[in-house]
Amino acid sequence: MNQELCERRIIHEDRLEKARKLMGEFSDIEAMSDLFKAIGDPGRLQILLALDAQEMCVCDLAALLGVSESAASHQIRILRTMNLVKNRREGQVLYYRLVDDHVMQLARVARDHVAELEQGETNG
Amino acid sequence: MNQELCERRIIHEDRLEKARKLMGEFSDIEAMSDLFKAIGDPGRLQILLALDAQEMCVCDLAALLGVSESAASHQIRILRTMNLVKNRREGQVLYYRLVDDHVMQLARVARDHVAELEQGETNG
DNA sequence: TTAATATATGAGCAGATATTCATATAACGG
DNA sequence: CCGTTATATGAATATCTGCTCATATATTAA
Repeated sequence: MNQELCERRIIHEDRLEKARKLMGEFSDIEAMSDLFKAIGDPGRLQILLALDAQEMCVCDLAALLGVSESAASHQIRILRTMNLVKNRREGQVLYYRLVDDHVMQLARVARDHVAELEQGETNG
Repeated sequence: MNQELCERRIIHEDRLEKARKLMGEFSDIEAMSDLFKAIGDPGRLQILLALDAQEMCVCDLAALLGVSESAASHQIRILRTMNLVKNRREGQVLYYRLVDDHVMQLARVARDHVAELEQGETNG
């Protein structure tokens, strides 16, 4: 399973060490990539962007995405697990909202990146 | 297949409209979620973080991740497709580096989010 | 209590994704 | 030219993910 890999011909041992040291600064890479993975779905991203404006219930979000309420609920569960959204109960209705501003910070950077790429393709 | 969805009992029509309008501000949600999906893999994220410090070749990156060079190359191709990395050839070696600072901006926000969660779990 | 509403969740299936393996390309040395 | 090195890539397989469907839970109403 673990074949000989590339260790027989590492070209830049010094760069490897430097990279490994820098990994220390971002210690929990698994958690970080899990966060990105959670946002890395158009439906879930749309949910998050919608919740930035106002709190919404599962049914509203399902209608917004054009999917079943069960599907929406499953997606929301992932966002809840990743601590991106929390809810407030009012009678039978659960209102969801963003936990903090981090998601929107990420969204704005992503929007800028995408926008720059599209501009580059148009001009270049 | 497309069941009646939730349209028969939308609770907050006004919120739906408001959310739909806000979607306009983030027009290319597909492209944005594709970007997050690309970063949403521990191997690819590690590659990107490593490349922030210095340019590296495929072999170095494969050694860093502990995977085959073919696997690393496939991962890098995704990053290249998403315009996150570019390369420079020096003889037979291709040196990869980040296209811009957007990825690191995203990484820092993600790191903060994860750190706050872990602190909350420790204290709370 | 029973019924209805709003949401959550587990199982199972379909589609997406990552890795391996084999092969292709590109640059260099002889 | 041929052989070697570094990387890319297509196909096949194994794993993961998202959806649907059925069912469970929680709240309210009667």
